[in-house]
Amino acid sequence: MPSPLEKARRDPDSTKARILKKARTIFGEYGFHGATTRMIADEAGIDISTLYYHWGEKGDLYEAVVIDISTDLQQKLAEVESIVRGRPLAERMDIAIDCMTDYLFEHPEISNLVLFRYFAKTRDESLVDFRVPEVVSDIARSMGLCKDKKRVPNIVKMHVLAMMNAIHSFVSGESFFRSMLDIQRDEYVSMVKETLKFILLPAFAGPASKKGIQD
Amino acid sequence: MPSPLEKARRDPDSTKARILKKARTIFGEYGFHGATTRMIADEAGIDISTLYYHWGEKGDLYEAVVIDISTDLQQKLAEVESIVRGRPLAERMDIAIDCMTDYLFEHPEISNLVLFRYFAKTRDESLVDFRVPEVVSDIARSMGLCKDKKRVPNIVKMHVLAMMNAIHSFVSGESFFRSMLDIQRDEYVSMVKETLKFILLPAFAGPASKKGIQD
DNA sequence: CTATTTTTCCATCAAATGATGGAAAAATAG
DNA sequence: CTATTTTTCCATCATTTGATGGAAAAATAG
Repeated sequence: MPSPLEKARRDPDSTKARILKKARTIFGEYGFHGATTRMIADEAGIDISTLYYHWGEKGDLYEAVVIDISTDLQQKLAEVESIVRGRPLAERMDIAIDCMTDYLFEHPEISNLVLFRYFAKTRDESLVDFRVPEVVSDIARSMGLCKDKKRVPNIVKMHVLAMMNAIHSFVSGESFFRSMLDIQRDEYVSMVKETLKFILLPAFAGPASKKGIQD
Repeated sequence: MPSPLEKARRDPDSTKARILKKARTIFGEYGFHGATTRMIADEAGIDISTLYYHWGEKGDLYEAVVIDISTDLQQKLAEVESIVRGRPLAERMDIAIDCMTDYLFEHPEISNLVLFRYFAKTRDESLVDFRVPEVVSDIARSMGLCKDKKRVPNIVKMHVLAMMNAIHSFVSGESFFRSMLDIQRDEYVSMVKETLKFILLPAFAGPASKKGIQD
């Protein structure tokens, strides 16, 4: 039998799916403790008990949200990989930065929730797996930073984490940073891309870098 | 008359200061909503009403914490600047990365709280200033990325934000990332430094960079 | 030592929040 | 159409959590 999450992903117009969608943004904005089930129910335009009927307790809903965004992220990464496959490294990174930045700015709750899970403790610690290790290895391989997905050296994992953190930080910090820079959203987005390339391309695809596979 | 925060900073052994110290770590770990006044009071070994006696309502304590870490951070930056002043850019960055990384790993609640303020909404929005703009401009000038502290171009601010985010992310994400890499703390710290230099030095101090002042 | 002020804690409150039972309503099956 | 299942909502509960009053204790002043 399908899990509640599978049902919701299968039928995006269902009430279940609508609750999940709102839960993503509310949990993303306020974190686990900052978000209340009432806020989510209100946003979804339903009674709070309907939320509990569909998703069980708050922690279960949160878990579903985490798995949901994790799945989306993996799908997007696979999509990007199929686009950049075969191209030279500098081009791969250039395209990947553009794609992932656009995607995450369209779904900022993904970056928010990823960062929340990295950094914030939860009073009741029920750790969802989150599949970060796989994601990191996937990126390492598709960016051609290592030969074998199975054996990614730690330093390469760190490089991938640095890239991911850089994007997530700029996406999640948008309101804070933009008010500081006093610019519009689209200008901010293109400035983020520019900055990411300024920082990342010289290190990974610049003239002094190894420009390819290492393990 | 001195504010509660000034009193606490003046007398680090006082109960007031002890509460503030615990509040830093608890707010840093759990965020504003995840932290409870009872958790902080318990950690400080005092009754909850003593906490309220010294600091007033929860939001006021949080505000004090934010200003406290912001002050510490500015002091540390000034200290680092005095160390690197006059040296060539690559050396400046190398030393600054080492110093700031060590410092923030000693006080990870600073990185945690900075990121929380960047990313997380608070149900009651009482924004503390946080002095990020000044900090960014200070760093831009002390790293020699611009001539005039007063007129820092937006793209330079973005570069500084990218650097700061990179360090804070690795510090705050320690437990998550370290369990992924399966390494000890000291190895993680040195790997963070290595990675930061790998990413940042080519962009800012590499052969292709402008190696100096721009405005 | 005595009076005053400051500090601490116990008991308690009010509001917010997670959660549920059960009736009504809507959808589905036959 | 009727019976059954699924879904929704109202009312309500128990716990957590922010917050306070007031008495006791400790520190300070005179």
